[in-house]
Amino acid sequence: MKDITLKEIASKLGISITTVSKALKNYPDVSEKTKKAVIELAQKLHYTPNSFAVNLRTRESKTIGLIVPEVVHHFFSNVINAIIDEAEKNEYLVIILQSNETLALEKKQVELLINKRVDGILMSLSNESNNDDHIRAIIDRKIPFVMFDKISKLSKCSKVIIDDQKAAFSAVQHLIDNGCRKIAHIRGPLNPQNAIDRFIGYKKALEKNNIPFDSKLVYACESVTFQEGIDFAKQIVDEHPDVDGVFAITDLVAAGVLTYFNDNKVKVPQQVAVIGFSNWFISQVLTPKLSTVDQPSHSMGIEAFNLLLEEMNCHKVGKAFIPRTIELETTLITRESSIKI
Amino acid sequence: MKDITLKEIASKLGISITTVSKALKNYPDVSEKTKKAVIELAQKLHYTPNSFAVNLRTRESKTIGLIVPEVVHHFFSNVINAIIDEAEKNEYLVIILQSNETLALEKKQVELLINKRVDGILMSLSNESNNDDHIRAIIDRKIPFVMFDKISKLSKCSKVIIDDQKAAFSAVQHLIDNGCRKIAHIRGPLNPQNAIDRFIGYKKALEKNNIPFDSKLVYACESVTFQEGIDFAKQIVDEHPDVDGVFAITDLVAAGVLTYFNDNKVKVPQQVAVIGFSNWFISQVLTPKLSTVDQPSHSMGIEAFNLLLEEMNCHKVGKAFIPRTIELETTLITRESSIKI
DNA sequence: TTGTAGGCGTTATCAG
DNA sequence: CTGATAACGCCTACAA
Repeated sequence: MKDITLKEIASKLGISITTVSKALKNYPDVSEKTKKAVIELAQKLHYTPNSFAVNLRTRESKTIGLIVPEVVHHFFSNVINAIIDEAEKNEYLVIILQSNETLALEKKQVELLINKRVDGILMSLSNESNNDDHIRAIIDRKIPFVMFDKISKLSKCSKVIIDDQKAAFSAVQHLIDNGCRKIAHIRGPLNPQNAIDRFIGYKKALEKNNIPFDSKLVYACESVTFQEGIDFAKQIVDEHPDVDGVFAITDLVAAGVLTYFNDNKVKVPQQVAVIGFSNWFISQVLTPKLSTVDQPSHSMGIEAFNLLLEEMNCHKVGKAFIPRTIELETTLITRESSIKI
Repeated sequence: MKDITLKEIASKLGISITTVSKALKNYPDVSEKTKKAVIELAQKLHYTPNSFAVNLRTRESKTIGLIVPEVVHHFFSNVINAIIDEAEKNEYLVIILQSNETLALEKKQVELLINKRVDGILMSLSNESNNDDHIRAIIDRKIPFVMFDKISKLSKCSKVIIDDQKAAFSAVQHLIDNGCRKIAHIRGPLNPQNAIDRFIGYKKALEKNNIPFDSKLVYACESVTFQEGIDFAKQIVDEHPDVDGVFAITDLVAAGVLTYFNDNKVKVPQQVAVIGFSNWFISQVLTPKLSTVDQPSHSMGIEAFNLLLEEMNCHKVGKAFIPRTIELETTLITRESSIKI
């Protein structure tokens, strides 16, 4: 079953390609009769315009690219979910790629998307990335572009973020309010902005409460995994048996911490209170249920897509677009793992 | 910064478009000198072929479509992960869509992908779908097509599956081996093949062990959610306090069951043993750790893509392709939630 | 060794 | 109201 083209419809009806095209696009200057005949035949033959040809002429593909560090990740899969649905509502399709947290892959993927000539790009940076040349390449080429969650402050593009400092501050303040005085922080890698900001939030909360900062109580993940949570929990217990609170960069790591504590009879929250970040699904099924900070993944996806859409629409008509940054609210969620009293 | 075309390079060098094209494709019949000049200028200008034009000529887009019921789902996100990576290795990009378990959306999305003229389609059916006309449309149009996990037996296409009956049988047999005699089953919806097969596996295991089947012990999920696990656990306890084992269609539901049991002092596994299905990440962090059946999501994605690739390659050269079904092995994983002895 | 011509399928312009 | 023509950018058979 070969593809139907305008040409075929035209020849079957003995009219010109032009007229067929106009009839299908409901141009006013086609007789009702012709229009009807064309539409009927087109339906009968299941005609659909060849998108390759349409792309070539219109110079747009109604497709966007999305690069995330990982797909198997509660937060990102929720963002993806929102983006796909929002894009579909607006008649865009989404090509998804994952950088696996490496700069090399991310660069390659940006190139793939640029060469593919997607209409726009959404992206959350890998742990190794900053305002590197692949990012600047997107911006220089004026390809509509929005970063979300893991962003680089220096890039001149739209962004959708949360206030990581404030959110981390509230998490640590909560531990302090529950009597913690010696709080360890399992932070993310040194490069990503959000790991830096959460760390700063942690420090600020200590400072505000006159608790001396001790760099020995800060442990840095390399890959932010469950296993690292387990390993650092052990280190914390071994090196600082008097730690009474742990703030982990994300719930997955906190889950590792809880697992180690449970398996080794460290009482949570009585002996050590634990709080995570992001409000992953697992946080509510852990024992004890994990306190955390809710990060609005779904609205982040929606906002990011809509910012991109706005920019794509400007781009199409050659209008200038001024990048914006949208900051979304987070919510402290207190559960069993941190309530000592 | 507008796009560079062959035409521009040609005019800057004062030669023909054809020669530029040939030079870039390293044709033998271009002088070394010209070739060098062309390649240098192309690099300097960051020339990349316009993929819209290439698509139109070659009639392929190096893009495939992937439809899953849900993206926020441990099993599917693992499959997606594998497919994206495998596709990228083979220079294909992946457009992802989610049916949200509805037939209507799935139909629309199939249409979108067909109109987009993707080179192939990978799909896991929604709970409402069978060998419906949208599926037949794909096959009739000879679009390379592979179904995985949630398939329809009647469709004439390649498939990648597990033996759900056998896997479910082994899970229930395991419960029986651990002393369970009154085993409830929280099954999936009535339509999907895998829910049916797991149910059959459950029945067969009972039969094999001379345990009478009681339809009142079977509860059917509508949407296969965590909350349904909680709700059915309550029902089970209320209606059949002597149930001593529960086999849930998937770990997410089993997590709900454990949560309800934990919150209501039902001892697992002593009073009721619980086993799930799929080996989600959560299964290892639940308390007690959840027994389950490992379903090879990653290799399922890889196999599915490679089957599709094979079919796409045949399709390209007009060679016939005979659909195949690949069945992957599952593994029983026993953890705390089911070991009574 | 280089270039001309035609076509992939669609759409916009302009003339009839 | 209809249609011829050109163009989007690339590729390839064929001619020079």
